[in-house]
Parts: sequence; C-alpha cells; structure tokens
Amino acid sequence: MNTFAETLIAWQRGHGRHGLPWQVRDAYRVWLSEIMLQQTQVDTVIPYYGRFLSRFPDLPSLAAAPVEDVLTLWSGLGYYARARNLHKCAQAVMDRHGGAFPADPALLAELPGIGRSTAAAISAFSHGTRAAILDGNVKRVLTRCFGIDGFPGSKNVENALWTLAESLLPASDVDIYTQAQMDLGATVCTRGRPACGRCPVAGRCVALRDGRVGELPTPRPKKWSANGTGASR
DNA sequence: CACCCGTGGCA
DNA sequence: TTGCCAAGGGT
Repeated sequence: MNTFAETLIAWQRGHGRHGLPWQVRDAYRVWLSEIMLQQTQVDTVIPYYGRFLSRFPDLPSLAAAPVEDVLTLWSGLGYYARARNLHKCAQAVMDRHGGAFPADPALLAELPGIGRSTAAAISAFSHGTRAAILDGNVKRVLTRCFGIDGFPGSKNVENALWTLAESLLPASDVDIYTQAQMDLGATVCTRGRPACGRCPVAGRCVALRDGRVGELPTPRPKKWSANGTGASR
C-alpha cells in the first residue's frame, strides 16, 4: 500500500494544476504568489500577479519602490497589511540576505508577512526543502481523511494538524507533494460538494467511510455578542 | 490565546 | 439577504 504522500504525488502528475504562472523555481515569484494567495483564491490573484510582476520584475526593484506604488498595484486585493509587509520583506531580504531569499524555512519565517506555512511553501517550491505546510486546503484534506474533530483554527487542533502534516512528509518530491495537497483541496476535496468519486485517497478517508464529509472540518464556533445581562459563555 | 483584516463567490 | 469561507499572519 502506498503512503498518503506517494498517492498524492502520483495523482498530482496526472490530475494536478500545472500551468499556474508562479509555478517556477524562483523564490521571488514564488514568494510574491504565496503572499497574494493568502486567504485569496487563484482566479482573483492571477491578474494582480501579472501586473505586479510587470512593474516589479525582481526583488531590488520592489525594495527600491515607494510603498505607495506597491499599495496602488495591490488596490482591490484586500488585506492591505500584506502589501506593506511585502514591501518591508523585500527590503529586509536586501539588508539581511544580500538580495536573495534564504532557503531555510526558519529564516524565511523571520521575515515580515511570512509565517510557518508560507515559509515552508516558499522553501519547498523554490528549493525542494522538506517542510510541511498547513493552509486551508491541507486542513480540510487532513481533517476529513484522518477524521479529526474540532475547529482547525483552535490552537490544540492546529498543533495536532501540524504534527500530522510533518509526519506525512515524503522523503523526496516535496514540491510536488505540497502542490498536490493544495490542488486536491482546491479541486476535489472542496468545502461544498467535494468530488469524492475522483479523490485518490477516498479509499482511506475516515470522513467518507463514516459519512461525515459534510461535518468536517468542524466549523468555527459562533461568537456570542455581549448583551448586558451578565450572561456569558 | 482569540480576534482582526478586504474582497469576491457561493448557497 | 445573510452567513460563511478562501494558498494566513500580526497583534
């Protein structure tokens, strides 16, 4: 029996997405795409990515630009702190790393706007580094396939998912594996109406076996508004 | 630790 | 119409 990772890698070669403009071994372009794709879908990012790259073809040009120019090109994408951090990050890479992104995920994660997951993605895509990502797609795939209950945004569940994600890493082809998880989550293991009939790991999916695909991942708990009566939860 | 941040798509 | 969520990170 193939491992989870081997199955996804085999699936990715034939059924994953391959023509996306940031699928290149270039840390600058990978980084730019990863920041734009944070909480933002592929179809929304594509036109912004092209315009941005035309105006800022490399790291030095971005680092040297006024932040206002960066924000102008970002206008409409939302989450504008990402654009400010993007600009700060470009300058930090110039200052700390001589204009080249480091390969080490731990160093990447020290840069503005780059957290643990984005650092792993940049390193895996740019250098094939063996590091686990944990984004919305991976959380959805893992909670379903392994039957993990609890809101994935809560600290304890997220910690468990990180541990699981690390344990599933393949020995090689981490870049393909990383893309496979994202593609599976985006095109098959979707939030609504997942296409379990086309899923390469349907045979070992706990949620599918137990008829719980619609229940996982566990939704965010509702917030209780203050009501002045002293009632609380 | 939970919460906030922008916009667009979907039921 | 309203709610919920999407390639998360900073606070």
